[in-house]
Amino acid sequence: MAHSETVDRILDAAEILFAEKGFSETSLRMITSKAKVNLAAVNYHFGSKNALIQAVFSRFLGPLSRLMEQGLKEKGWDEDCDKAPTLEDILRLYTRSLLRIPTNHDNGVSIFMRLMGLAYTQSQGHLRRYLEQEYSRTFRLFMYFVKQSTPELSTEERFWRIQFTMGSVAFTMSSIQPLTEILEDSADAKVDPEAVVNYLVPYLLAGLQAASVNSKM
Amino acid sequence: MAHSETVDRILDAAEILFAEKGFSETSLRMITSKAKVNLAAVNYHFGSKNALIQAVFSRFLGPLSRLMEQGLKEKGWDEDCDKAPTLEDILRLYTRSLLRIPTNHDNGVSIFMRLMGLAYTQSQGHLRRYLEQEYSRTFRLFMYFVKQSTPELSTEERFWRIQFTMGSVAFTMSSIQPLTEILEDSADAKVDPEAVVNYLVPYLLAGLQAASVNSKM
DNA sequence: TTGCGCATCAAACGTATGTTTTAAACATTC
DNA sequence: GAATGTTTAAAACATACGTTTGATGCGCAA
Repeated sequence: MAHSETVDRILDAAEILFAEKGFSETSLRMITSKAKVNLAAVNYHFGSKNALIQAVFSRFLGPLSRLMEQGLKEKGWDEDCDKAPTLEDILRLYTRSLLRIPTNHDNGVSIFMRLMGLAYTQSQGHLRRYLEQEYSRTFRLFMYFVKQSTPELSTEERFWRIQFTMGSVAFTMSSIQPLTEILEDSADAKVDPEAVVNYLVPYLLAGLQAASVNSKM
Repeated sequence: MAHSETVDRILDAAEILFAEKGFSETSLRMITSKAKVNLAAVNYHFGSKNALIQAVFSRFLGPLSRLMEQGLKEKGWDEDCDKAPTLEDILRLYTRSLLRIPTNHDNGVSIFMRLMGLAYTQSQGHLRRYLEQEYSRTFRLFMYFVKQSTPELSTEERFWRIQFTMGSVAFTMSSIQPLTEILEDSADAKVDPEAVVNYLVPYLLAGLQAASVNSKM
């Protein structure tokens, strides 16, 4: 599948519709008619609908994982560096990378975040498997740093706190559009993901650093 | 739609399949064959698939909102009580109510939580509308108490923090089953929602009570 | 110009969906 | 025992889906 005008148009239309409606609720006919290409083009270029879903994610996640690893390298942070990053350092680095994903249109970032939320919640087995095997390295690095900076937590409690954290991010971002509309009480609300992230980081930080349940007694 | 054996069998099968696969991914034929009833029974008793989905939620949410409001009454907490509850009081009360929903089978609570997660993420417009109009009272009460106990937050920051909080809960609960399996690294892991909630409350509490972004400077 | 490979197109394929219909059995109540 | 409301059964409905096909057009190298 080489780079072509049609391929991009399909991906553009697909990512918007998937983010709006979900994967099962978006038909190939919706996608191709929005993209103004022939119905058969999807199966011709991608092979199947599932492969298209994966391609939509790859277009985001390739640059994103590169951004994250490059950020780590610039700071000189890795498994055995002399000056380990704080938890806030890590959260800032990862969220900032999120905000800098290159996209085609204005709402690109919130679309991507909504997609990630859907990927986790919607039980698309093939997607989950694909993401895990393709981007496990980046994720493991994050886990490693969290572990370094929260040594007082038990493995189990840390595990759950990381889940809570991912939950906040995934869920919030997946509904950032309707939520912003509720807040501003107007339909044409301009979403500013950066502002939300500024609220998000202190919240997550406090949660991750809260006194351990076990150490209480 | 009166109470009947068939109705319950349909609801039982539906809630399990919906939680497993999602709404769109579950067909009426899957449900009726699992419930061992005739295909036409769903449309006879409920009218439509969407109405069935709503009925599945009602069976949980009716008792739940009653549990919550009853808990508030027992403590004497309402809009103008003399001794206002702390944030921890509120979180404990609501999470404890969650854990006490009456269900038919062992995994009832985690099934319900998974369903709530799906309801929020999967963009089933009709469901969202139904839930908002049906259970807005209970939700507004929660919002009110959070506001009372976090007076230092701006309306906007409090709004987002509540979203983060709901995100942690919804997301974690919606994937509590696979997550527990990952943690225990065994397929027959016994899920204990109560333990997870014990980890969850301090995390949420710390996040909600974190120093405000604006007060920093 | 001829031939080849790729892209596009309309059309059809087979399957699955939610819903409706008809009929016959069953239970319960007055 | 007639009447009413439930349940089953089997079939068909119309529609939508993902996918495949075969013809057509296009650009480019031989």
